[in-house]
Amino acid sequence: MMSCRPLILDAFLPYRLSVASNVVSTRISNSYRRRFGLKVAEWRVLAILAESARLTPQALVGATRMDKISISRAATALGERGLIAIQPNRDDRRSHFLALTDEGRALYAEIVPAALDLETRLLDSFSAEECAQLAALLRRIEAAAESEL
Amino acid sequence: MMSCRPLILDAFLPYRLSVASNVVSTRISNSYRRRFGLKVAEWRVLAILAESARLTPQALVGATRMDKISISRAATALGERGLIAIQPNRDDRRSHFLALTDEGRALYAEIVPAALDLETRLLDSFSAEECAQLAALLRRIEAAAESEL
DNA sequence: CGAAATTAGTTTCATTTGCAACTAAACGAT
DNA sequence: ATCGTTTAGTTGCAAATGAAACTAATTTCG
Repeated sequence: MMSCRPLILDAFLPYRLSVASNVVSTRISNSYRRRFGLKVAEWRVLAILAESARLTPQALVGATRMDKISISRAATALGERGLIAIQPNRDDRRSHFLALTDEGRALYAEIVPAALDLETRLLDSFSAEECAQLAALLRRIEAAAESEL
Repeated sequence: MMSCRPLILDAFLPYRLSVASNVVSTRISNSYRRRFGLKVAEWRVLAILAESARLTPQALVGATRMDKISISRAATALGERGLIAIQPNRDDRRSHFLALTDEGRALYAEIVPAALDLETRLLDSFSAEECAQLAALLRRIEAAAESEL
């Protein structure tokens, strides 16, 4: 026993993935918070709502991979800042729709260039092909981690 | 304005990275906790100590990219379970050495196959080349995120 | 129909995390 | 040596997170 393959933490994929993600998301979250007063969860909800006219919290859960508690809290925060508005849902009164206000749309428009710029700087040294590769590999890892028991 | 490039959250690299990392690390952390009663931070400290006879908390910070508070707490938890022992550091009495006990070593030996197995299952559909590519791309992202302001 | 089970969303509470203050030892300059 | 500064590590407190309980509306099915 124990003379299987050695485990080098530094070369262990889950570790590498976690470290890379932490470094990136710390940087991003500082930037969003400092410049726009948003947490990452709030930014995500904003971004998804900007893509789709209006959505229920439930639909946001599906679109963002965040849990419903985080969605609820992010929506509350965005609502208090007047960035999103709540519309009643006549088909199911347990629920409601969330949609960007003009203000929310304006803030979003302000953030997009900054976000894209940040992504560009992160991927500075990457060719278009490498970017595509990375995205594809990440999606596969994600799928694998989700599917296996 | 605003007609720069559209931003699709789903294709935004920081988002993809974060989602992939969260899915993987949730799975792993459940598995470690359930099977061995360890949190990820504790597992990392255990793994690094298994690679290097003994280390100061300071050295662990360098080796794991965790901050000193997390190291301190992980070490306390491992110490209470008798998995690591504290040795005085005569050269600098503010500090001390941490080293695995026999028990710690035994637990580590038990975890390694499980960890490697998990990594293997995660990378099941990846060729050796793709694995290497992914690791390399992650390291580059990490470096880029660290270096830029 | 109407009681039981399900689903949407929020709230409460316990745990986890992260920053800032703290203690103690070492360094460095006079 | 002695005083100010820096460094190692821990702790205390406040904010963030997550699980489970809760409310309210909806569906299911006897």
